[in-house]
Amino acid sequence: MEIETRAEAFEAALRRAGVRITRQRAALLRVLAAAEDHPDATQLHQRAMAAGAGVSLATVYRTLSALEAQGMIQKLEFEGEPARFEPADGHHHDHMIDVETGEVMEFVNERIERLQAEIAAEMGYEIVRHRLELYVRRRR
Amino acid sequence: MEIETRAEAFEAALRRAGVRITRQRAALLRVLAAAEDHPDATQLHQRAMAAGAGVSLATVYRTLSALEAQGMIQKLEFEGEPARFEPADGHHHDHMIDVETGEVMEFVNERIERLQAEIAAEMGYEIVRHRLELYVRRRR
DNA sequence: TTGCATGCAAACATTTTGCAAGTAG
DNA sequence: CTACTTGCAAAATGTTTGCATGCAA
Repeated sequence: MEIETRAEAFEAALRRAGVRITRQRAALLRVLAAAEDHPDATQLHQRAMAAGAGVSLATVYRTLSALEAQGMIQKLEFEGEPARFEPADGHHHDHMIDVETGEVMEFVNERIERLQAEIAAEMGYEIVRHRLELYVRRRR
Repeated sequence: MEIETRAEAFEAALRRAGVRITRQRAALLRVLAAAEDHPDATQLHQRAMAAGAGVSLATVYRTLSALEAQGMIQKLEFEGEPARFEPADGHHHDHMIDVETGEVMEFVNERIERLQAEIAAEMGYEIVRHRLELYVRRRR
């Protein structure tokens, strides 16, 4: 049993799901797996191209949809920008966006999660998914 | 001192801000003030037209931008739909969306607000604005 | 070999904008 | 009067799709 890169894990998961691994998809998986930030479709396309993989933007979008459907990546839709994507690392988290620098940070808060569930429950609902974004500014 | 309708309050506020009250804007203010739901630009346009006011969709968008800039309305961007708008009633609230019916409900939770501020503060930030949406399903 | 995947360009949906004509103040 | 608004149509943006061709399994 060897160390598996995140890109390889992605591939294996896709194969298991019966999705074909094409040259383009493999390239995108590598780019996605390497992403430390939260790139949008155009950036992913550029990175794949820069890495020498010929991929069309249409395929980038189609691949992102497929990966999202498999639950392997998460689509983020922040205010006033194209959708961004991040590899789903399993544990849920929310986002904080520095409105001055555009930097995106992640955070988890169990109490907020619980409160949300309580609020929904009080009104007779259960949460399917939720979205919490804090648009912030560094304190002087 | 008389009872002032919400549309009239809107007009007065706009006038104070030095914004001209055109026939089109007055019509949109009335439509917005009367909205119990959370209509999008097209719906507002249709309602204004139905009310006999000739307004172009471009003007609807321009007016909505102006009203948002004045802080008189709030733009809501839920997942997978055009932006919706609601009159700003002064007190902040978040939204719960029934994924089955599309119904939008409002809620306020002081503890969640406080927790958000704490999280930001812990990381050295202060909150500029935030967005919290619960996508929910009715419990059987 | 065969059906899923791709590239391209065109279509799409929403929103924004340039410009000439209209109008509120 | 005159600067701000409008309507229209065109453009911009981000994303999706139809179709002929390509390729993974």
